[in-house]
Amino acid sequence: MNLFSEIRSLVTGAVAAMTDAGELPAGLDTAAITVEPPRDAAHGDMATNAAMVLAKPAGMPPRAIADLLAARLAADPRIAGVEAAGPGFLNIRLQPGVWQALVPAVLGQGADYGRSAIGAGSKVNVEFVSANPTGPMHVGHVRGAVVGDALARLLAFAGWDVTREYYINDGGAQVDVLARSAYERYREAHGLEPEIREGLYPGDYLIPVGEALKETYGAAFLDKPESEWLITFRNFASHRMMQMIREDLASLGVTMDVYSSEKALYGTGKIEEAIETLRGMGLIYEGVLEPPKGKTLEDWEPRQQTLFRSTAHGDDVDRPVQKSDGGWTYFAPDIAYHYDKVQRGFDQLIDIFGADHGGYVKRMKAAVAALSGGRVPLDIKLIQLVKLWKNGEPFKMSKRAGTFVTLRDVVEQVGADVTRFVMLTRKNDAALDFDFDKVLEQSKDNPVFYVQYANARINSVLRKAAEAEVAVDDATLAIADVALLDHPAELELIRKIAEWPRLVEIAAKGNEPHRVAFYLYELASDLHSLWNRGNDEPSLRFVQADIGTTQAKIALARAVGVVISAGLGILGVTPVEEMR
RNA sequence: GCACCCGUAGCUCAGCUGGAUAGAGCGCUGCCCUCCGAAGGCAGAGGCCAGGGGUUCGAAUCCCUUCGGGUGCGCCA
Repeated sequence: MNLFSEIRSLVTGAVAAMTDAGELPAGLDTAAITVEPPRDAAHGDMATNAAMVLAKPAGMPPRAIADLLAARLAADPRIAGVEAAGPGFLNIRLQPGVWQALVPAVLGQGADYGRSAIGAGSKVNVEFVSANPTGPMHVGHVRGAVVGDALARLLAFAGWDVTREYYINDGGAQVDVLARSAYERYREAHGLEPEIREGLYPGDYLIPVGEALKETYGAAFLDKPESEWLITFRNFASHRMMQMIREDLASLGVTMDVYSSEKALYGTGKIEEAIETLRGMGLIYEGVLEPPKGKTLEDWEPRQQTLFRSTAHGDDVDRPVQKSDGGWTYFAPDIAYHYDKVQRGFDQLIDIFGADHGGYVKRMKAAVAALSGGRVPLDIKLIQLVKLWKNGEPFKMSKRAGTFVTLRDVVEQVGADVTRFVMLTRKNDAALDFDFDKVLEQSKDNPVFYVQYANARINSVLRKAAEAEVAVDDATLAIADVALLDHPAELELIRKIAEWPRLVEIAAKGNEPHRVAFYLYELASDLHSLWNRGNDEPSLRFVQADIGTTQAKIALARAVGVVISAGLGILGVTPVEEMR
């Protein structure tokens, strides 16, 4: 039920009929034809660029095509009027009944209204968070977690087969640091003085890990050389950290489908296989990199390394995959991991990275392009910083000062719903201000509140009607006489509802969940506007003396509520029934 | 030095992948509560879309370039 795509079909159908009738040459490409809501309401309900798009390939002036097309469109019973305007736009007005019929259609589809099939069941993997398993999640991770999860929900709603995945960076040196840090806490649990040297993780969250180690291994590793306990402690501690991270994510409402381990790639031949595959393509070679110009690197010396020819796929320089000691660089397991995702049959990969990893994008895309033979697109979303504010002042985080804000802190202070919504009020590549006070403010400039308030008002009016003994269940509302919804303000609200399926498709195609949040704000605004017009024009109030009229108006309100719930669902936010 | 992201109203930001006279919130000015929730709504002022070229029927959007801000740049992930 997407009115815009329905009318677009009408337009392309009319173009085909014109071709058959010899009014247009055969073989025209209609892909670029759009049907959109016009920016200016004076331009009707919908506008199409068909005549302008076809003018050049058809070798005809746009206005000539527009006039012919207008005549054909006007014959459709859904169309109230068509006129050519501007450089060749066709402005289309629909019969009010077409708009009104949308209300029962929305109520009939309920939560499925707006669901799309454009994903066509295509398999997409969304990798996000992927924080090192060395400590609790902090605010820096929250935005990536929310954006990734909302994107996954959005894509699923638009017809993709979505897998949410977390890549555990448990293969590098930082998990050894974790193990040594945990060892000190283990000693502490035995009553010894811990030596938290520079470079170890000082956080209190390792104290219970130390105690758990004592419980499990007793005193067996006290005063033993590192070589005897490192692997054991590393596994134990990183496992515990991942448990904590899963709980953190769960408190935000985020659940992963797959956790992949970097460590698990070692020793299985996976890395070797990926590199050999690239070598078979002639993309691996031994060479020496030039030092970066304009940047002074002390102790730079030319070094023979094993390099990936990423420049063959758009990168700026080739990248090393092996260290001079023969070990893999961090890039090598990442290549293997993405190769694994390709081999698991995904049609599309999405990575959510912090903006500080921007320099990594080209090489990763190059690797995926090479290993998938160009078949699997990789989209990398960079998440910009979140700036924290408190009491109108920037809130600076410091590990040492103990003002380190964890995901838990945020969720406990403002709640998961508010956190999630606010994190989606900017596009991913723009920095975002998060003010602990403002996000809880109950006012119009707080979009979370504003949208929830709209939903609460809808529920309020439903309760009101029910108290007046008016049946307002969806089945009854769906057969209300919607022809009574003939006021321009009501039709305008319906038009906004009609945009929802279109918005879902646009947002999903661009991997841009923030669009949903902005749309919801606009929809809420339109509802508030209509609501308040009831102050001056009593005939616009939702509850009327006449039951039939009341049901028609409440059907409209309810349809808005359906869309708000669906939209909030994509954001992972629970709609509220009532403001307190 | 190179690469990527960003530059839109006084401030914070949208702008439907190239469409018509560029939008919203805050702030400012003026209105609206015997009225379903005023925790709101309506109206007004405010713009060289950083600057300059180009592509075409048409550019905030695509390309080139300059300026300004951020991020990153070989054995750390």
